[in-house]
Amino acid sequence: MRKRSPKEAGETHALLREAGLRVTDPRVAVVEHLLGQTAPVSHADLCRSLESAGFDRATLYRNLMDLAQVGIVTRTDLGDHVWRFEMKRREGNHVVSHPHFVCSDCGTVSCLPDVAVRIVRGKHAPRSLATKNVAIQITALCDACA
Amino acid sequence: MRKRSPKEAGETHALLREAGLRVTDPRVAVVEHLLGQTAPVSHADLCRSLESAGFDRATLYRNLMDLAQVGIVTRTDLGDHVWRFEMKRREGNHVVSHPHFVCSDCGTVSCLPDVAVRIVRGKHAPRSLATKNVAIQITALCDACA
DNA sequence: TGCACTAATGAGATTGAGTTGCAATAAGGA
DNA sequence: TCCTTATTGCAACTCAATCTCATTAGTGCA
Ligand SMILES: [Mn+2]
Ligand SMILES: [Mn+2]
Ligand SMILES: [Zn+2]
Ligand SMILES: [Zn+2]
Repeated sequence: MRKRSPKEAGETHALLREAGLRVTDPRVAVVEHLLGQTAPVSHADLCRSLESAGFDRATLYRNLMDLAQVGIVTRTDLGDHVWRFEMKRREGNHVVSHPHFVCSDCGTVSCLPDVAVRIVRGKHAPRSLATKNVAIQITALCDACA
Repeated sequence: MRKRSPKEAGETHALLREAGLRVTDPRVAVVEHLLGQTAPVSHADLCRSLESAGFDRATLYRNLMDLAQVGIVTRTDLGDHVWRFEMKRREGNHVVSHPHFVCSDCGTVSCLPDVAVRIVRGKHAPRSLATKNVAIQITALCDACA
């Protein structure tokens, strides 16, 4: 695992405390790991990545759920029946989101931070689609499988 | 269950035979049920709907999988960790698809046949996003929960 | 700095949707 | 009508997700 700077450690500490969560070794490890990822990770992924630290899988599971509960991470199923977790990123004080992509053939998951989606609503579409609070999930063939 | 016309029965029969599947009571019931739905249904939904017919849940399960296998239905997870099945609809001889919607609060699932999605690709987006073979899944608040 | 309170942990047990094995049945072709 | 084998019904199994509970340890406060 990447060594973290004192500044980063302080930020993680503050993040957890502000959410009302205690600062424990497993919890810090989970947050720091998620911060280092560029795609959402599953509980199984996380257990594998932090294996050497010796945390219990139930502990990692509950930390993911707790972090999702307080809104620090998202918990989503990208269409392949696997729960995946990802840090919510902020710009200033509002959360920025991006579409997610899953290859319908090989199953590869990736974030699409540079893809914009314009939704053209029809008569019967939910009104909320006009807002920004919309999560987009795209399934298609990746370049390797196309 | 809705009574089916002789014509509809004949169409279901042909659909199955052309796919290389035998025409059995449970299988016909599954197809006819799916044809009558306006939103994708889960295996549990289907078992409940066809309860009075007394089919075994493994039989219904395998029929859903078989129908997905031969391309008569789709099998997708709309973001809530539930597999759902839906007839593929055709216009002429090509399949038409539509985005799907799940309310992030109440979990309601619905089809958005009248919503168009324009994907604006950035530098690192998969090339396949330029094609039509893309499944779109949207999560937001429904009108009732907003 | 020590104490009390309770959140969090670790190990194990439990749940249930999803899936499979197998013998009996029945659809479809000859 | 008979043969082949896809399909069914039922029970059993799998494994990720979830929970139980005794123990540990983070925090607020004296
Ligand atoms: Mn992402
Ligand atoms: Mn649909
Ligand atoms: Zn792929
Ligand atoms: Zn809703």
